[in-house]
Amino acid sequence: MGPDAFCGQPGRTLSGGAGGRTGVGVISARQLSVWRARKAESMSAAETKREALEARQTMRHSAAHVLAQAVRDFYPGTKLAIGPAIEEGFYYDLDIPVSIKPDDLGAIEERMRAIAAEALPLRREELSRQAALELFHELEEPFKVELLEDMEDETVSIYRHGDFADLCRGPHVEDTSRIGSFKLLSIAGAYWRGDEKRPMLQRIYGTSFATPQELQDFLTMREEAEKRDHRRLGKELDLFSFHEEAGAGVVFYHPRGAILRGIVEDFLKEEHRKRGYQMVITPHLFKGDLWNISGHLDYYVDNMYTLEKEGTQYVVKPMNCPGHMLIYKTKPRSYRDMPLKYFELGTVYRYERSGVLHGLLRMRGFTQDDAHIFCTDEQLEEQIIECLDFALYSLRAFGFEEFKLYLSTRPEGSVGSDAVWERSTQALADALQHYGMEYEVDPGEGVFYGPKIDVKLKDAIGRYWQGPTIQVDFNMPERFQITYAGADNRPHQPVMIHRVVLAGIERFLGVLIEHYGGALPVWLSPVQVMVIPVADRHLEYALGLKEQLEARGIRVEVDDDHQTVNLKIRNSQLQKVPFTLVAGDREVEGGTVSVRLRTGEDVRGVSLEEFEEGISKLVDSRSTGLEWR
RNA sequence: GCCGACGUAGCUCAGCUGGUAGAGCAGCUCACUCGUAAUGAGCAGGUCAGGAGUUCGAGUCUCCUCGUCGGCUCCA
Repeated sequence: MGPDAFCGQPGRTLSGGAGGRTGVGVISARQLSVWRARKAESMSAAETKREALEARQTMRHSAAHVLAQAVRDFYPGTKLAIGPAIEEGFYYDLDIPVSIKPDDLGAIEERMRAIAAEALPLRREELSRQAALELFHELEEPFKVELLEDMEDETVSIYRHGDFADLCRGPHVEDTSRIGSFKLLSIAGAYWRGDEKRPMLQRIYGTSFATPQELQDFLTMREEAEKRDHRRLGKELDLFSFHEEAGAGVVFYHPRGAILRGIVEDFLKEEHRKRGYQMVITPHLFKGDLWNISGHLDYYVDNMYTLEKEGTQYVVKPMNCPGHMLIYKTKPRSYRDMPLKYFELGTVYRYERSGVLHGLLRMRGFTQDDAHIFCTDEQLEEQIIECLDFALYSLRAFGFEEFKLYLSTRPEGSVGSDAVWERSTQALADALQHYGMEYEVDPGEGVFYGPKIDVKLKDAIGRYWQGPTIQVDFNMPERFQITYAGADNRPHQPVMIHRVVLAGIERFLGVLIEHYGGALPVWLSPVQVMVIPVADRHLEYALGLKEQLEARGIRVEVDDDHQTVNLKIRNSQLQKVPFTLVAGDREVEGGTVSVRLRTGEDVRGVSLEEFEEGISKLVDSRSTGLEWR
């Protein structure tokens, strides 16, 4: 955690997607004093970069002050809440008498430029908390007063420039001209102190960089991210669609999307089988009682789809575990059966509040690659390690290379005894230790029935997405009273691990699409080869190529439109088909193909055998590249 | 759910202060049979998300519902 935010409230990144959030920490007074002390010392080269980052944060934080002043100049009566620097810029939360529109940002920006041009010095003042209270009371800044009331420090600091004063720890730039090349980006609502029961404020997001070039690069980067948006690509590549008539949060896979999903599912089935999992299938709808036993009803009724028939409550399954429990209980189990691993591609439905839905990344209906491992206490750690290994192996197979691991501990209001929580958390920590990867602890972020390990994966443009999760659960075996016969011929209670590998298939596909910007690796491409006959007389040859390639398991289409070669090539490229084969007189004559890659590169006069071998190798190795030769 | 914006042809979008809809691409038809990112011409295509209201008159104004987007909150 670094000095990312200064005004005493946690910041959030300007996220590149719902799953892309990274919490940005709050700096404590203690950390700040360390920071100040260190500033005085001579710095190692390694710290120079960090120092530059801090300078940027300072600049952005000052920009936030200037923003607040600009807004207040336009809308007198605006109350200040908080305005920290965040990973990608800054924001200020304001209570503005009118609601501002995106079109107003330009004018506010102009006003900020005017303030910057004045180069007003930012002056730090230290005063007693009491004096500050009086000051902000007088300034009619209720949010600042509330912040002060909750502070414990005897002395606090304020920063002034011109007639603007803000409660703030700082540090700041020397004067308002030093807030860099900035741009206001968006307006959003934000609850005061992140509490949905408190007033909704207006948050203005902006960003700022030391040079105009850096700002431009940032904006270009945002456009790039927009081009990768899986919702846009899903439409353009004809993979899936959403329908107002069907309701929000559920997806319809088109033929090409279904091929992609099928490939992912085949991968999962095969890998689970290899690792000793047994596939099971459970119904989508069953009695509510089961959810009482599992405890889910208590915690998640509001998020479950329930219905009633003949006086009985039914629930559309939001989880797969109770179903697997029932299967476990169908016969006596022995320690010799352990670990027992049930795997299901289980489609679940959870009611999510309308505002949180986001393409494939946050849905109401989705399919998990869910498994439940029943094992003995002794087997727990090795099973967790195996899960971690499986998860990372799979993500790597799909081309992800960097991960972050998190260990989430006991949350408020959870079930089970301290001893059990202690034991499960320790098992996860030990496994992580043993696996030898660094991880962070997320205090209180565990599930109600147990602690968990979360894996986040980094995509091609540096964003992190929520991926696999591994949860230890001593609680559900207890609630369902499942046992196995030990070597001592006495009943024992198994431990249960809930885990997903790619997690939600839909979400994973969304991440995959964004990671590759739609240009999927050959093995995942719904159409791997597009054959383009130059003229009608080449159609027969083209169909022959298709047949031969299909015999090798390659997915091929022939573009027989009566169109120019150029147009058909263009279409194939836009569809991001990895290989386009153009077939004309020369190819027919020599029995060859000419291969064009979606990168634009092309090679002519290749024998079909050579191409077949090349592409097969790429598929078999799950290569992310197109080096077929 | 909350704050704000938005919803016009399959797609991307235009349509000023209200006067019963327009382009490009896609589609269809015809001609062209073409060599590595758009051949040309013609045709067809919309109850302006849905509903209610104001008005002589609503794509344009008001309200409700559905959906989408940016955030907040939430995510077993």
